[in-house]
Amino acid sequence: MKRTTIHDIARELDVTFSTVARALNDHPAISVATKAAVLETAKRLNYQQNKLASSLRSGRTNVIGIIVPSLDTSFFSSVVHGIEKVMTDNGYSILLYQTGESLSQEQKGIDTFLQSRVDGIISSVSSEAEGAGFYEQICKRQVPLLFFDRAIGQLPVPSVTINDYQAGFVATEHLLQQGYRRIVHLTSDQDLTIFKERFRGYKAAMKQHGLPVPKKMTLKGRLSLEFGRASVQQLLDEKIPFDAVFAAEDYTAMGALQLLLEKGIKVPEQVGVMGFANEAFGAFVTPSLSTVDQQTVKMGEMTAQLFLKLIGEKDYYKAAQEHIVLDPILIPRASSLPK
Amino acid sequence: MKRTTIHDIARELDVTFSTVARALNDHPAISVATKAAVLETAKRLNYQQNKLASSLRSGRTNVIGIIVPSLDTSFFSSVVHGIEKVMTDNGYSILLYQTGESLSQEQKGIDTFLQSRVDGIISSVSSEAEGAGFYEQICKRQVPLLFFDRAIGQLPVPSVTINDYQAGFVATEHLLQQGYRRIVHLTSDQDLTIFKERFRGYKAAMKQHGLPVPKKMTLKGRLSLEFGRASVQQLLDEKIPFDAVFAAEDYTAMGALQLLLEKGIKVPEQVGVMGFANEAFGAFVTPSLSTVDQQTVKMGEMTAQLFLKLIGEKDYYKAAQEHIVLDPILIPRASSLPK
DNA sequence: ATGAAAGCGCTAACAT
DNA sequence: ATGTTAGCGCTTTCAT
Repeated sequence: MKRTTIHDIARELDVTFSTVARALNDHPAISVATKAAVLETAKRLNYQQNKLASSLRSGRTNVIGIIVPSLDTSFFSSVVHGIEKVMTDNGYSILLYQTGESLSQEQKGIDTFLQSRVDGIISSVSSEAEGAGFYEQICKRQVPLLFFDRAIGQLPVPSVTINDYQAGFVATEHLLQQGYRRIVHLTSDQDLTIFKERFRGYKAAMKQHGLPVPKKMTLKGRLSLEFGRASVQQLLDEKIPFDAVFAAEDYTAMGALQLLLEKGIKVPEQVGVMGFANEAFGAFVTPSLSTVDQQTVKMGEMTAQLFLKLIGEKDYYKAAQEHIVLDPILIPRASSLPK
Repeated sequence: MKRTTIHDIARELDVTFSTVARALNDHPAISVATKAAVLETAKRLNYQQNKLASSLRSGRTNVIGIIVPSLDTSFFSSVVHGIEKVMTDNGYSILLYQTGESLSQEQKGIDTFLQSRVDGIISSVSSEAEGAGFYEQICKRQVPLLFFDRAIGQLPVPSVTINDYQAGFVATEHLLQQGYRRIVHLTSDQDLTIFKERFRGYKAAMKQHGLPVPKKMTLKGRLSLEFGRASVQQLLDEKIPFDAVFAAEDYTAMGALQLLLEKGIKVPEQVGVMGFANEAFGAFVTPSLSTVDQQTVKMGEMTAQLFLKLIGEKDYYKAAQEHIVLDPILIPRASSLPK
């Protein structure tokens, strides 16, 4: 079953295919009658434009590629949700690629996107240090690129992120306000700016209150429920005194919370707990988990909007570098409110 | 900056572009020396194949389209995660489209996919009744189609689903085993088979124990925390006696659980609670929430694998209709274990 | 082992 | 207002 083309429609109506093409593209110089006839025939023959042909010829695909570490994470799936909604409303299609935090996958995804001639790439990188090389390729080819959440700083690429420094700061400041003093920080062993910034915010808040941050008060690992549990266990084993835990991610905070309760330590009375990311479960657990909201859907929407705005300019890479930084929102809940 | 094409490579090496094309496609009749030279030059000139051109000519895009109601749901994002992983490993790219449960969006997504000449469409439909029309179009065009989770029964299309009837049955049976008798069911007002099947399973289990299912024991609404709370409130207001709540979705169960606890009703001692979907929070709340796991990632992987298998056959729609039905996994937790 | 040529289905510049 | 023409960058058949 051959597919209907503009030639088939042209034959039916005894006009040339270029008239049909113009009619379908609502060209001003085509008579109303012809347009109507073409539209009717197109519908009757179930015509569907071949975007491959039109993109090949025109040089525009109206497709953008999105690269994320994994969709199996509420953060990324939520941001992608936001991006997709806005981009679709503006006539774009979305090619999706997951890297699983693997550099070789990231390279493959970029190659695929480039070969598919996407009109742009929106990415949250796996590793800022090592990924710079192939993202530079994208810039060299003048393909519009935009980072969200995780950006490569040394590249002249616009980005939408949240202020992780401020997030770390306000989270810690909140704990300090509540009277906690010996605050432990649980963070990632991944070399990513987002975690370093949260850590920096934590240290700044501590310093501002004249409090020390001994090495033993910061534990690094693969963020997870297990890591949270293991960390608290370790602190207890080593008899390191602490009265609050600020984890760079909610599951880790949850693990810490679980172990504290299991050991009979009262939260928030004896130890306060603070997470990060505002996962759904935080509001439901007992005590409810204080956290920091990252405005995921909004981040996606802003990302798409910035992209659309920049792609509208004559030269994407000549336009002023824009870096949107969203404010984190502190969500104080029972786990850090002893009063 | 014009992009490198096979003509550029050909010119460099003083061969024709068809030799280059063959070399890049690893054609057997090309000498090893030529292949090596072509590959070297391609790399040196940063050649990236133009998939638009090759797809236009060959009739294959190696792209599949995925349609889901929304990515902002752990269920769908998790399934898409599974599909993407397998399809990418097999050389496919993924076009993603969210419908927001809107039929007009669904139609638009399908049109876009058809125009993009995807090699297949994998979909979880918004509305089984009303969507049949445009999905039939896909079949007529002989474009491979596969449903997951939500399928349109009257169409000759393969599918991967879970056994929702059995899921409803085992969930209810479990509650009955625990001694609960007056079991309320909270379900969706959406006209979807998945919910009707869970409901049917619930009724079958009740019947098997010789228990009645009065109309007042089944409440329908937009599944959500609020609906769960409102439902329990309503039951209490109307003084309808019940000793367990089985909700067709976890957030709804969570709402029910919250209100019960707020009213001083002991869970699981006085009332048992059972959810559906195994959302992350269920394991963390107090009491932990019993639920049914839908094997989301596995569903995605199976979906992709079935698709790959079927697309390998000569005639997709002539192949035996295959319907994979996954078993739900009962996850009993504290909210339904009174002993 | 390589070359020549046709054409996939469009867009767009240049006629008329 | 419509027709003519020339590609976009490949794949693929038929030659040599």
